[in-house]
Amino acid sequence: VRESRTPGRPARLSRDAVLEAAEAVLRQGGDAGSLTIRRLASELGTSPMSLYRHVRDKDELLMLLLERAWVRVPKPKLPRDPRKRLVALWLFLHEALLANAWVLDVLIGGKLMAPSAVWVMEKMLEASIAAGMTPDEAADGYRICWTFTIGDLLMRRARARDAELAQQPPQQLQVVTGADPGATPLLRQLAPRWVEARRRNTYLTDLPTLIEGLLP
Amino acid sequence: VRESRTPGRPARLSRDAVLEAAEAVLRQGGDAGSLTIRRLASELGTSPMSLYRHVRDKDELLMLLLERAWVRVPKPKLPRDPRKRLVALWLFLHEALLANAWVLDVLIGGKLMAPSAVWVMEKMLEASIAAGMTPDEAADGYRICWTFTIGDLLMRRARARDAELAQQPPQQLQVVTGADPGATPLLRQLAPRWVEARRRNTYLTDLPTLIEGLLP
DNA sequence: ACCTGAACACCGTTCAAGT
DNA sequence: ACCTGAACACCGTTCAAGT
Repeated sequence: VRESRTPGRPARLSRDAVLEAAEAVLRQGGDAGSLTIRRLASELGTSPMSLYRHVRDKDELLMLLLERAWVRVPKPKLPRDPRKRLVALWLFLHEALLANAWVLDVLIGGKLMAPSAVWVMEKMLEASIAAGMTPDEAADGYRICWTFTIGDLLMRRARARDAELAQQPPQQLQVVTGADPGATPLLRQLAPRWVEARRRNTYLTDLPTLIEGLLP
Repeated sequence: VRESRTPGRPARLSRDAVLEAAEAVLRQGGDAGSLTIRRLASELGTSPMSLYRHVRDKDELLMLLLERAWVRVPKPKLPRDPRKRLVALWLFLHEALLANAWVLDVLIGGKLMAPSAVWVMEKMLEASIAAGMTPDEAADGYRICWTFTIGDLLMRRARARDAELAQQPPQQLQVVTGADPGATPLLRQLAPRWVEARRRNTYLTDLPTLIEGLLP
């Protein structure tokens, strides 16, 4: 898929044009499922196959989009205190991923990260060590937080879907509150807290709790 | 989708037969993507549409399968010490989910849990409180661990796919090791640990670390 | 060199008809 | 009552052909 520019026919499409159109689709569509090769082609007024001249396949398209989305995210101002800095970095990353919800689908599909995301990793490791962790602890801590963050995004979307297509109380809560009360007193006692947690961005409190526990 | 049994034609199919065939497909297929209505029908020697008499749609099919899979998992022997018990419960749950890899797809799709999974929740909350947490802390801790567990399963599968279709060093590592060494010294320093972590079941060490940090 | 149409091998699901 | 075939509205992608 080389971009050769030699006589023949003037190129109507370009890789950039394809990517921009894809971004437009994603902006209105929401999740990555709404971006299909065929939809994109029709948006561009061409045949599906013309896209394959500018992009190897759908996987590559998504990877390129991930990269572009990430580059556009403005880097945040960071606090001096290393503990606060570490928390701030994770909240920043979480918010960036949340703003581009479709990214989760790319991550799920096996593309684990964008090349330009390395600086956040580096800064997180640096802050962890400055806060008193050994390098190995920092590496483990990073993995734990990243895993937690991905999990949070996943649960969040699952909940959003659940709420979307069902007016009735969501399935998860039905299970919790519908359980045999004698057998599960704690579940029953904590049901209100579960309900409340669904309305809140729990990441904002959970991530600090998590990090507090990991730091010495 | 009521199972009425009145004269007419003898039923060749039953809900149970459908579910059993689906389980057979999943046992050999791996992830939930391999279970399609059409595939299942051909395995049963019928038309795709005949399944819809026994199951509302594919979502309901997956939910029923999730329930059945969970019921079959044998309950583990649990240690007396509450801290150890809490860890054991999570390792148990993680392993059960790992053994039925396709379950992740159901969870991703928005079905957040099976009704019969409540007893594990209850036991976890109980162990958390016995280990010194307040009920509210126990609820938050449960959420954090569950989110982490889901994230772990997701990352695990993403890595498996990455390794499967590419002999070359996986994309994630390429990114980490290929980064500008001057800009990211810590990343570079910790690269070996990343490589090593990919070969290990990191959940076995990460989850205890996580819980240790959450407990008072 | 660049674009296209037809086709392949799939999906889940609806609808009207067959036995 | 139970099952089916044809059809609808989709996918990503290959292949041979058109300009």
